[in-house]
Amino acid sequence: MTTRNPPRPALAAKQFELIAKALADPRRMALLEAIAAKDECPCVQLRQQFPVSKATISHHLKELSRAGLVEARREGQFLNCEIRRETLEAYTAELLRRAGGR
Amino acid sequence: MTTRNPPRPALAAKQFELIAKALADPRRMALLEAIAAKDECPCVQLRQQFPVSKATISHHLKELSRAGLVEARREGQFLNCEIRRETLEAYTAELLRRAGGR
DNA sequence: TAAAAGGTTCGATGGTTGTCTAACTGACGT
DNA sequence: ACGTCAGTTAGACAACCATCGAACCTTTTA
Repeated sequence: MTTRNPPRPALAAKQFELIAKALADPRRMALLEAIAAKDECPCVQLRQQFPVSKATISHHLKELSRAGLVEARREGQFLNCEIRRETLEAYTAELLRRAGGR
Repeated sequence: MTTRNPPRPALAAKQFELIAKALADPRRMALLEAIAAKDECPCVQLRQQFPVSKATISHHLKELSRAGLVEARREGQFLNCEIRRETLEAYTAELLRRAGGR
């Protein structure tokens, strides 16, 4: 009973905050959109689309990962990013629950 | 054709950004939750619930208003705040459309 | 009119953060 | 082993922002 098994696990307060902050920066949001547009997005391709340094890209990807919005897997020397839609959906659900609820 | 008439008007890019930033600050999010919990929330009551100065409350309410998340009406010397759920729903819809789509 | 109370505006300040360059690590091919 | 390319890390800098106290405006009440 301590751990129920809901279809969508509730968002911890801390993660809710991380997600909100991750989504707040326009560039990071644009990166997320680019990642969402593909099933597997190689990081090197992001660098071609966005006029920012690789350090900045790396930083943003780290924040998106911390928030659970993106999963990044190293494959050889490349980094493949994939969006985690479950997290996004959990966030919107929690947002509506907190402030939209009835 | 230039202006369609969807049941929920699309969020302008600028407003989308304003909303995301408004939601990113934990205190502001908490204020929004408190406002959402009532149909009409007198500002003076927020000052009792939150340990921040009235200047800060005023600032946050302005940001929430700018984002369209809250409507504030002066009534006499009081300020009544009401949440605008349509905006919140438009935001979550746009968020899912941009990054959760299919 | 004066005082009190609710909100706003103004500076100032300290902390956060997006961005860069540079140096580093790790993987691949020759 | 070497050079190259992908990404990370560290440090620095500038811009932004949450917060405050103080001064101000407005409404109500005495």
